[in-house]
Amino acid sequence: MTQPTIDNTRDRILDQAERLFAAKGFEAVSIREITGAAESNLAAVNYHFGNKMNLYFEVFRERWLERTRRVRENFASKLAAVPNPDIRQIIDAMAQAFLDGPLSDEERHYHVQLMQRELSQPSDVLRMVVEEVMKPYQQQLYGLIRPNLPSNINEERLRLSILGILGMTLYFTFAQPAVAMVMDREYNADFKSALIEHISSFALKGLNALMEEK
Amino acid sequence: MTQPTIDNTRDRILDQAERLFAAKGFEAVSIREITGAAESNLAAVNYHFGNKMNLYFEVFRERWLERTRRVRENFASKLAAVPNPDIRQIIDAMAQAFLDGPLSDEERHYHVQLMQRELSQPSDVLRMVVEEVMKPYQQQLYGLIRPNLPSNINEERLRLSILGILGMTLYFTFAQPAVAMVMDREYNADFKSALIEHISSFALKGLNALMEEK
DNA sequence: GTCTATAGCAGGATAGAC
DNA sequence: GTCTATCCTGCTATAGAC
Repeated sequence: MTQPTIDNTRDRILDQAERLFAAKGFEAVSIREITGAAESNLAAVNYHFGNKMNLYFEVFRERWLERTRRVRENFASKLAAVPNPDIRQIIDAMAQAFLDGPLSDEERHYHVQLMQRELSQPSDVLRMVVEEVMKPYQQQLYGLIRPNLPSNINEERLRLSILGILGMTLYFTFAQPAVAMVMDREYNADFKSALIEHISSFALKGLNALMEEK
Repeated sequence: MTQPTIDNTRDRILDQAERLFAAKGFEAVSIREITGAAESNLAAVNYHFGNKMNLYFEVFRERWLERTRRVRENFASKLAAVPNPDIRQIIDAMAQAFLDGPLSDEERHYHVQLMQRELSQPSDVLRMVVEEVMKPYQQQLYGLIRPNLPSNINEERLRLSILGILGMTLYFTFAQPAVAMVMDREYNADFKSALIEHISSFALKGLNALMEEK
């Protein structure tokens, strides 16, 4: 009894499309290149996804979003182990979930490259990214950190701080080649843990600053 | 007596090429689009720059680099007014030179978009950006900040801090559309000064952290 | 669901008149 | 230095056989 075979072609196309879109951007990648890398036929993209733009969209819907879910679950489970997490524990959990969590280095790289490309250009995909990921995540972090700070802090400054920390983390990931050149260091496991350590202690101090100002 | 006319066509092409490359990326822009916007002939790009790739390169050489020079001069002149600048003064001067210095909002936007596109992809242009701008600038900041810190700090952490501050600043600029959406605020002059204030105080605290850890 | 073949078009680049 | 005309390649997308 033959099971209906899982649609491998579609998956392979999504895999390769993600990799190539991340590396080169939407316009710089051709359907030929994707189907070539996926070892499928040229017409397969149009058969499975309708057109190139929709393939791009599906990369975000089916791969990118799913990945953020895994990161956030990892973050949640790290926090679940601590009853009333303080700021350091929250930041640590966040930095670790992202930089040393469920994603492979390769996945993280694709993930951030894709995000970075979208962030700078408003489109329907960006709207989805902002509404379904950035806003809820920022909201969650805000809710976690807020109780650890005095009641009279500047709320907007806290929200900016959260965004800035995410931005710095993003930057260190997408600008990897440049960072490695400037630091004159290989971007290996050692360097990565130095980064996590750095981001989390830098961010902690930055957040603490909110306590001192009025 | 007719002066040899300044080569306006070439300049107009550079202007438009920068604007379009920044907005859409290299591959997404056609020569036709550039020459159309520059109100010149289709063949002008090839006449003046040889080919499309070289036009892109010249945008960096003739426009982008020149702009970083202006920002750094602004930074230097701000610092020249202070004999022995402390960390806060250095960071303030840096944030202001970049976010509120010689560049118009439009110029800054192009500038950062172009840089961001390059940072994530190693190419000859990236090498130029790193060698001629990022390394020297990081070096200069290091030299300025270092004397304000105790002798036993972690040098690499200081260098990472400098990079991270630049990264955060970059992020707030290139991710402008997303940041505005998440913060639910218009990206106007008010917001920009809140950003400068934020980045500079956040960074100051982060740097001070270096003093406390061994 | 996979393939070939091809329509139809947009792109970079160049030749050559002016 | 500017223009028109054109070459040629490579692209997306689809029709239709299998």
